[in-house]
Amino acid sequence: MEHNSDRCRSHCPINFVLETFGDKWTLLVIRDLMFHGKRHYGEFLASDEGISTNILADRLQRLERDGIIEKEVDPSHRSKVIYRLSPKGRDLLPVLLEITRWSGKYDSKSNAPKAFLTELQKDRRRLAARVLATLDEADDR
Amino acid sequence: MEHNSDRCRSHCPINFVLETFGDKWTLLVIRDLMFHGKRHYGEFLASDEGISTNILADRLQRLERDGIIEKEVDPSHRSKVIYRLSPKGRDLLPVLLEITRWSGKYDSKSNAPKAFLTELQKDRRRLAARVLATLDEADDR
DNA sequence: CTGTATCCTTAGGGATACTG
DNA sequence: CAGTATCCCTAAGGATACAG
Repeated sequence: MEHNSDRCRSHCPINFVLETFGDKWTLLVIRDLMFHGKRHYGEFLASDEGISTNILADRLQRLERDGIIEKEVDPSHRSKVIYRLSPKGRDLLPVLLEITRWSGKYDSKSNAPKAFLTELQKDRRRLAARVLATLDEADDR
Repeated sequence: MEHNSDRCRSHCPINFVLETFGDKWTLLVIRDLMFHGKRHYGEFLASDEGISTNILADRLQRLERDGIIEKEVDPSHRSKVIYRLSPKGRDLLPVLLEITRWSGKYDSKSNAPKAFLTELQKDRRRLAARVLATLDEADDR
């Protein structure tokens, strides 16, 4: 799986993520997968920011193409699809955590749970481990 | 200085950074300030990705408005302007470092210096301290 | 050298109807 | 429920000329 194989403006690592996440929606899908336990199309659609269905479909396709998420048909209910983060996608966790830390510090209206921010500052590794454990657990079901 | 005071889609911390950096250009300016020692309009303009002058002017304004960069007229050469990161802007360093780590891992064509990536993995704090020291040094001049 | 101003094009995205 | 398909529109952005 080749990510961004062609047509990128440069080979700078910062630019690399911009080619994938440089829009207003993609990262929200990752957030929902990572922190909110969402797995189904309709759940993403229901997020606060109100993504529209065509945009969501497009982002899910791109993310799958770039190897960041994986798709699977729900074994119990057919006609339900499950999305989950690939290892490459899970490896974005430190990025999202640093973003959360920065926002928590400078956004006066942030709704991030205090406990989360405190632990983030105190013991980032432990927090990261717990988030990843949650994902593993969900996968086992 | 109030960042994103109105009109944000939600108060989620991930969404907060998207309101500021959710486009293809803003983060490149930060990168240039943080890692490439750029300080002048013309230097940003000359970056590999080829930002156009109206977009650059717009991004510089927004970043200043959001308290992420600061502007100053060059004391030696008048009619030269110096941009620098504010503390709030410098505090984005951990975010950029995690982005660099992730990209370095998954972008086969990344041009990030090997030494940088190795140190990033080995001793992130030391690396961060060095980058910040460079910024301080530049400020003293 | 540091921007503004203008013009123009395109891609991103909202709304909504529809399909398996 | 999980998407496609369409229509339409606006904002983002390229090119370029010009001004202080």
